[in-house]
Amino acid sequence: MPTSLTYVKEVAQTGRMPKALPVLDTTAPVCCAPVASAAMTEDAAIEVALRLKALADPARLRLMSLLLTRDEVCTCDLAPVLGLSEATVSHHLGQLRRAGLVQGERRGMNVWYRARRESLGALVRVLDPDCC
Amino acid sequence: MPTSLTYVKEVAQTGRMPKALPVLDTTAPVCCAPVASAAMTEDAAIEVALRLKALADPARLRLMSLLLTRDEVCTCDLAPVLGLSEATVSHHLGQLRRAGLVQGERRGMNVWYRARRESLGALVRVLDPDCC
DNA sequence: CCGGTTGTGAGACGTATGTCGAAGAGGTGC
DNA sequence: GCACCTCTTCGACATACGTCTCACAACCGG
Repeated sequence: MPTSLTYVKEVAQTGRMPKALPVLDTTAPVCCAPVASAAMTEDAAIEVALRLKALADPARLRLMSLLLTRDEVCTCDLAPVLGLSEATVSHHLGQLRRAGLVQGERRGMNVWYRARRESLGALVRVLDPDCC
Repeated sequence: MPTSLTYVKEVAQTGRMPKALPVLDTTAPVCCAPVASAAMTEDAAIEVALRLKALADPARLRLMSLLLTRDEVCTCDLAPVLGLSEATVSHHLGQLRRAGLVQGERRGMNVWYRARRESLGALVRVLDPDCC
């Protein structure tokens, strides 16, 4: 995952965090040692933080919850439930999609989203203090 | 947890999220139904999101990881490891402390921090898609 | 009491985030 | 082709966040 390295380098050079979300592929389930197993490296931390940021918002948590309980949901149904504009919901779904936590598929005029349980599961396993 | 309700009300009235972190006690381990068990309510989502936000930062993940692996660490040792100023590390530890994920105890001139595994465990259980 | 050390708080600064309305892209059906 | 519907992208705006420096609080050793 080369982009991660350039990000780390940028941090080292400027001494600051640049943009919050470095542009790197986070669609695959996170894969690194559990947080409690050993001191985390900088880029492992970034890998996990990117996915956590995607989840750390009430609207997105509710979206994930809806998708997890309902198997497949059309975007148009979500905005009313959350009380947000369609644009905002689309924005949140995009965040979740880029984090690999959901996937959407266009069928006709609608886009159907479903949760990627394995991605959420991988994230949870990394964070579990009792795992490994 | 009364503050949570006022927050929800404010959201309902203004139609917007106010400050990202409503002032409410998050030091106790999160306690709500698993995200996959049923559609999450607004304030359950806020409860979880507050704790996730506290975790969703590379520096804080590394701090948690260090504390989880080393049982007890003095603040002064952390800044060099993370390559951040002491003030910044203190800021991050404060975030984690307010989220109930760590606890600090002053002994002499130093403050010793330790991870609260049960809080992280509770958070992980809520998020686990395979739980319940 | 006073200098020295460690940790937190306050203020400032640049950037990211969440939200919306409006415009565009993708698709249907006539 | 054209009107229409659904979803995403764009631009703008207010606010939150991460970082620093500097100042203060807590504590020790004389």
